[in-house]
Amino acid sequence: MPLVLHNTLTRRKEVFAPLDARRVRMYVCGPTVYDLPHIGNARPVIVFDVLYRLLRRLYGAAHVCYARNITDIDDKIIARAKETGEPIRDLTERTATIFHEDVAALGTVPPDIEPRATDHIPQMIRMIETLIASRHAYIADHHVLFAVTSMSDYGRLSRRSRDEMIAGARVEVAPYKRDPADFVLWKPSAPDQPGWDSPWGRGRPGWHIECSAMSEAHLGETLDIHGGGIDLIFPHHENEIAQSVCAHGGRPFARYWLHNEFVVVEGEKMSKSLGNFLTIRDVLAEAPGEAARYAMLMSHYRDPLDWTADRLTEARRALDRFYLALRQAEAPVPAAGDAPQGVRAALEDDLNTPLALAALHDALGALNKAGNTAEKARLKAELLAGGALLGLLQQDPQAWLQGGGEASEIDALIAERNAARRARNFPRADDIRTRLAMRGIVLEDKPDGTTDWRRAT
RNA sequence: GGCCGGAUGGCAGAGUGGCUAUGCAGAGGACUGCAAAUCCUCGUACAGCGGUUCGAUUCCGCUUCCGGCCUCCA
Repeated sequence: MPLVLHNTLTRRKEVFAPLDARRVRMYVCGPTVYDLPHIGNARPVIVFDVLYRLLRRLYGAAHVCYARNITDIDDKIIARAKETGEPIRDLTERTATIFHEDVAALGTVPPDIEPRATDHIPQMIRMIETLIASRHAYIADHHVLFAVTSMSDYGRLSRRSRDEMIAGARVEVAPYKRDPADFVLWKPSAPDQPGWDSPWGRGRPGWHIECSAMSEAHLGETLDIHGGGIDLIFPHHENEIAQSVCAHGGRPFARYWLHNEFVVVEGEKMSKSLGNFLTIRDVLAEAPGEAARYAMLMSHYRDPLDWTADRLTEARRALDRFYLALRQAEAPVPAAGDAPQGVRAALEDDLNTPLALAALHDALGALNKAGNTAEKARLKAELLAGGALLGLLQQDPQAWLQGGGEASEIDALIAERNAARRARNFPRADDIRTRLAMRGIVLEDKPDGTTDWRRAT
């Protein structure tokens, strides 16, 4: 089965064929580091992590190059630093570190490259110079602006005509723009703002140019896949296309555009004013990162997702079941199994993760029903390989089921209870079990007389 | 106002022009000292109204409702 992906450019599923199967190139818009990453930020990180895992499986890990940028110069960053008094560099470094910790907890593989905007100012300046030279950009009032009318099919990705953009605009148009739809490539910096010397004076880049320059620097002129949240289609991705295509003599920028839908929380859009702004840290305080990841994968990436407490609990329960089966199947694991066919087929059909999870449940049922140890070993390996493709089930089952801590005390109580059971003192045995249950510990007596335990969910 | 999405059983969530996933919750059974876990069985759902069709939840149109973008935003 070929890999099929939904391309925003055509609004259709298309068979994916990379330009060069020995170097599959994917670029995803990463965070602007000025605040704690929220659950909405987690969605593209997880979704494109699954795609990255799948591409590596299909083309070989050495033949996929995934870049996810960090925007560490931006007006929001400047504003935040000014507000709190924290130096900009401290703010961006601190926030980037938190981002890395959070997404690692969500079980994501780090991208091959994580370019930072401030490390690519010369490339941005060069690209802007090229655009000016080819008359796609102009200088006005110390700004450099992209001339939207210089590009005939501007608006193709978002399917918006220039007239529509202007008609819908709710912000005042800066007087120095030749056309209301023109956007900034470079803007001047006040003395108290960060800035770099450029042919147009001391200033800083506009947001859109960063991604164009960084993707060119690391992945070349034409990408296979460009991903991001659906809200970035316009204007960010539209403008990236304009910059890159015009700077590259009309050659295409990205061949497949993938966009994930939004996350709402308990049925409402996240916003600071509503007080339902849910950070990844908030979620990690409630449940393990793997549960959050599972909860995210329960919906298809192109469908809106309602993040609720129930969803997180359901994800946890589902993982309990998987890890229970994995703990029970102590059979030795063969070196490497292949993911269940159903899991692969689902993912290859435009990353249908809910269907892939259903296929993983099928594999779970098969493992639970398996008779002999050889079959158990094979099915366990298959289940683990399927989990690996989704970034799930990779931890030690005991670690998942028992969490950290106090095992020795629980073991002592279990030993006491089993002694009571052997003596057929069931009231005493049940009393111990009840006391453990009140502490959130669930016991499971095995046929051989020993007892396993886990945390209740 | 313009442009996009979406509406599936108690909940979550796939999918399909006729054979109606999967998980959770619920009911019954097997197993167990009793449980837990596991296994077996059970629910016949696709917003409404038209149309196309031998047949539509699936295709088309309209209506209603929900959400997003058009401004920083994943």
